Amino acid sequence: MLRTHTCGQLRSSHVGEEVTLCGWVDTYRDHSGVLFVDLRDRYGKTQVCFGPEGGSKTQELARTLRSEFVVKVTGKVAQRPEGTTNPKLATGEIEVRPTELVVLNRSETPPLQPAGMDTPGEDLRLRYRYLDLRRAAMQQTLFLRHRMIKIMRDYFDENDFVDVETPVLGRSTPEGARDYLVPSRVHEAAFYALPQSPQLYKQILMVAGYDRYVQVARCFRDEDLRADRQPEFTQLDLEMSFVDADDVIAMIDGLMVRLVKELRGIDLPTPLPRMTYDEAMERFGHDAPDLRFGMEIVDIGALAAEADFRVFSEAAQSGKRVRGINAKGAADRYSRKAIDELTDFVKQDFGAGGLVWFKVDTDGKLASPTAKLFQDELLVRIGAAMEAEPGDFLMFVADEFEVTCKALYGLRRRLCAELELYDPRELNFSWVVEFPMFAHDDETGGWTAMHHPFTAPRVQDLELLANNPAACRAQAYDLVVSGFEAGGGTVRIHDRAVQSQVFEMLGIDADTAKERFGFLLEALQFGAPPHAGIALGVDRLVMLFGGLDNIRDCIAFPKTQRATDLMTGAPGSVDPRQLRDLRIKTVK
RNA sequence: GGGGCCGUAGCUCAAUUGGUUAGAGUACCGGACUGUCGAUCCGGUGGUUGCGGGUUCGAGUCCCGUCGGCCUCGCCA
Repeated sequence: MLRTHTCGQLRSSHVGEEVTLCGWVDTYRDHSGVLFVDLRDRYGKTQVCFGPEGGSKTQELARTLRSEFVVKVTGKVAQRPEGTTNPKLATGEIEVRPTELVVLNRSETPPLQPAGMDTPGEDLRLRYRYLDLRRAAMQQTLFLRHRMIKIMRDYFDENDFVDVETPVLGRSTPEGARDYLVPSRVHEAAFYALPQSPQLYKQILMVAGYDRYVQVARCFRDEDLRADRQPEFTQLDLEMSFVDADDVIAMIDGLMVRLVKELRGIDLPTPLPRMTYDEAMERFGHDAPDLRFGMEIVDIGALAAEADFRVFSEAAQSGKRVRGINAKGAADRYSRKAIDELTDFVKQDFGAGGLVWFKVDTDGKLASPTAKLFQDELLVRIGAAMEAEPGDFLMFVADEFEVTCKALYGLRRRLCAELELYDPRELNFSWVVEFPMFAHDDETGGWTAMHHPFTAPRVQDLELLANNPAACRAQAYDLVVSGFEAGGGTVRIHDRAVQSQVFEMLGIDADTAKERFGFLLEALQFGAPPHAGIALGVDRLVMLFGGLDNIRDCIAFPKTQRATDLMTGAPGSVDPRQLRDLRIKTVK
C-alpha cells in the first residue's frame, strides 16, 4: 500500500503521527512562504500544508502542482493553529506537514473541474465521465446506489431468497418492448435477444423448486429514452412460490421500510396504502400518481351536460368525459400567454381539443373569456364542485376518457413543478393494484397484455376473460414512489387451461405459443407451484432516494438520449471480418 | 417519426431593436504574498459565436438546412 490513511480519515487524535496520503489535488493556495493543497480521494479531503520546515525542494515541487495531479505526501499530522480550523471539512481540525512529496502522475488541464462549483454541461460530463465521476455529487450517488443494493441483498438473504443468475443471451419473445438482438455466428440467420427482464427464467426457477429467487439483473429494451428511462437498466427481480399478491406486496413493504430507515432514518408506516387502477385513473389520470400534493381530477360531466357552452354539453351527452383540476391560488401565476402555452401543450402532446379555464376572482366568481358562454348559476355550481376559492385557477378538458386522463395528468405534472407544490426529496410510497388484464391494440384492433401474457386474472374475473375482457382485472400490482413507477409485478398463471384462454384472447395460437415460449408452457406441466413476483427499478429508486431528476446521474456510464455512449463512442462500426463471420450485410 | 429548449474563450455564462474592436467570472501562463481553505492582489494568453448556406450596407442575434445535448408525444408486455 502506498498510503497509511485515506484523505477522510485523520482527526486530532492522529496529531504527531507520521502518515502517508495519496490523492488528487483538489485545490491549491500558494502564499509564497507557505502553500496549501487540499488532497482529495473518495473518502474526503485533507489539507496539506507545505511550509518552509518541510524543505525548500519539497516546497518548490509543491509549487508546480495543479488541479487533478495525483500525488503522494508523507509527513506528520499537525493540529491547525488557533483560528485556522475549517469546520466544513471532517478533517478540518488537522493538516499534514509533509517532508516528502511524490508526483505519481500529472494531469492535463481538465476540461471539467471536479472541484468546481458549476455543474458542467451534460455532454461534457458524459464525454469525460471519469472526471465527472470524481465530483462529490456523483460519488455520493454511486455510494447511495451501493448501499441500497447491499440493503436489498441482505434483506432478501435474511428472508431465504436465493440469488440465481439468468442468461443474458436468450431468445426473442413476442410482445413487449423491442429487443436488442445479438446475431449468432454458429447459426445462420438466428439471433439471441438480450433480456427485457428475466421473467421466464424466474418462473422456471419456481417450477424447479427454488421457492424464493432474487437477482439484481441487467435488462435491455430498445425503445426511445426519457429522463427516467435507459436502454439498459437494473432490476431487483424476485419471484416467490406458494404466495399470493398480498405476500409479495408485504415483502416489498418490508424492504421499503428497511431502505427508508437505513437511508433516511425515518420509520415508514406499513402497510403502504393501496389504490385500484381505476381509482388512480379517475383521481389522477395516470397509473403512477404523485401523491405528494393534491390537485386531484374532478369529473363535472353531470354539470357539463346542462351547459349552454356546447363543447361541454355535447361532450357530456355523447359519452365523453368533462374533467378538470384546480390549481389552488395559481390564478395570478398564469398570464394569457402562459395559458395559451398550456393550451398548446394539451393539444400538441395529448391530442386534446382545447383547454377551458377559469380564474376565480375575489368575489369567488369564475372568470375567463369563455365564462360568458355559461349560465351564471352553472358557473357557481362548477366552482362549488371544484372547491374553488378566490385566486384559484381551474382547467377543464372535454374529451374521450383516455385523452382527459393524459391531458390532465400532463397538466398536473407540469403545474406542480412550476408551482413547486412538493419537496423534491420527499418520498411517497403506494401501491396501484387491479390493473386491467388487457389493453386495446390500436394496430391490430385486438387485445394486448397490459403486463405480460402470463399474468393471472383475478379469480372472480375468470369468467370475464372470454365474454368481457375489457372488464377483466389482473392480479397485478405496481409500486409507485413519488409519481414514478418504481416496480411492478403479478401473480402468474400456473394453470394450463387459463393460460391457453389468455393466449387465445391475445391472438396467440397454439403453434405460435409453442414456438415462442413452449419451454415455459412445457415446464408448467411438470408440477408448477402457484407463484408470483415483482421487479423493482433500481436506477429509479436510486434517483428517488437521491432526490435527483434523471436516471443518468444514477448510472456510472449511461447512454445519451440517442442511446450512444459519448465516452467510448458506442455503438460503432465493426471490422468487415466480424460481419463476414456473422454473415451479416448492411443495407442502406 | 412529431413538438420544444439549448449550442458564444478550456469551463460556467453575458452581449439592448440586427449596429463600433464579442465581454465577465473561473481555469491557464507570469509576478507579489508565511495561515489560506471558492485565498487575495497585479499583469497576460485565450474566440471559425457547433457546422453549411441565405437575407442584409451590416448577422452571435433573422431565415433554411445539418450535427450534437436535453425535455416531451408516439413508443416503453
